[in-house]
Amino acid sequence: MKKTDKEMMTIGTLAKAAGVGVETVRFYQRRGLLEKPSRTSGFRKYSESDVRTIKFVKRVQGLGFSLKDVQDLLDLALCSRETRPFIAKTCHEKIDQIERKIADLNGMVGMLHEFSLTCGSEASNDSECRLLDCFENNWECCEK
Amino acid sequence: MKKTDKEMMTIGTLAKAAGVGVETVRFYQRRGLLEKPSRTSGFRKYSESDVRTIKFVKRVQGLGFSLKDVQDLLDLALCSRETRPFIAKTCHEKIDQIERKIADLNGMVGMLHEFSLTCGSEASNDSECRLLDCFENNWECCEK
DNA sequence: CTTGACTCTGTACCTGGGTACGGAGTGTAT
DNA sequence: ATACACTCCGTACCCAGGTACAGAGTCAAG
Repeated sequence: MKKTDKEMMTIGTLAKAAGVGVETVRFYQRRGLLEKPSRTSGFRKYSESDVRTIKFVKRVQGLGFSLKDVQDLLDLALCSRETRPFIAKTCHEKIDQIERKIADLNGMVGMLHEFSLTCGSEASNDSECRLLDCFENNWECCEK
Repeated sequence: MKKTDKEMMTIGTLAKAAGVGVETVRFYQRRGLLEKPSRTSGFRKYSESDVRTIKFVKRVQGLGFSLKDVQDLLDLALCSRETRPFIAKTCHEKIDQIERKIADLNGMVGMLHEFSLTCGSEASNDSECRLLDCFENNWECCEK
């Protein structure tokens, strides 16, 4: 059930398609983010799905997750009857984690809005609404 | 207009209050995240506001921002009549940046939800709803 | 006025996430 | 069959963000 060779690409082609360097691909393989590719005569052979994997890694990483976190997510894809309970658990943990982050980021946006309305307007004086004097109470800034 | 000495603390006390190591405080000073403290006889003297600054740094950093980003935010606090236009600009840039991030994170949560509903249920078979086969179109997973 | 905990500066080291390099093998176009 | 681009592996290096000494000075309690 393997792909035909014409659908396979070499490491350089993969790297270009995914927008990373060749060395990064090899690095991801060492880290186990990319499974060991088949080889013809010593050269690694990749398919489209490897492009998607790398793009996924880069995107999730860009959201502030570590390669370890990304690996957890990739492992979720190994879905089978036995691993399901574990997967469901991991999945919900990740969701909670992300939702906390979103809430925090929303708080930050709110604070920045407040800040730009007060400090950013001529109505304010210099000592008013300092970013730091108010962030602790869940970003509730400038005491409304 | 300085704080009285009794309100000041030494570097170890500050570190403990902020939940970081002493070396980290000195590191933040080198990086300019913490302004140079006053000294009595060679020892750094800190106030409560330094505790807040460090907690702020740690919190924002925990949301996936670099120390450079944090510094940008801290610089916003230097609000004065001349810097206001620049500050407003930076502020709105940061807001945009964060809102894009939030949107992306929301997409991810959606995908994970979908994923746990399909793969996580008995109704699915093993090849269905692979995390990677669908994230590209703005996390629109499992083609509904 | 000594002892023990704390601080000083400077430099060296660590982890995560890559990036670059050297020297050798391969694949293909002419 | 030779040139040139590409690949192999291993190792070394890079930057960010700390963390850990070493050797000297300081403060405060007893």
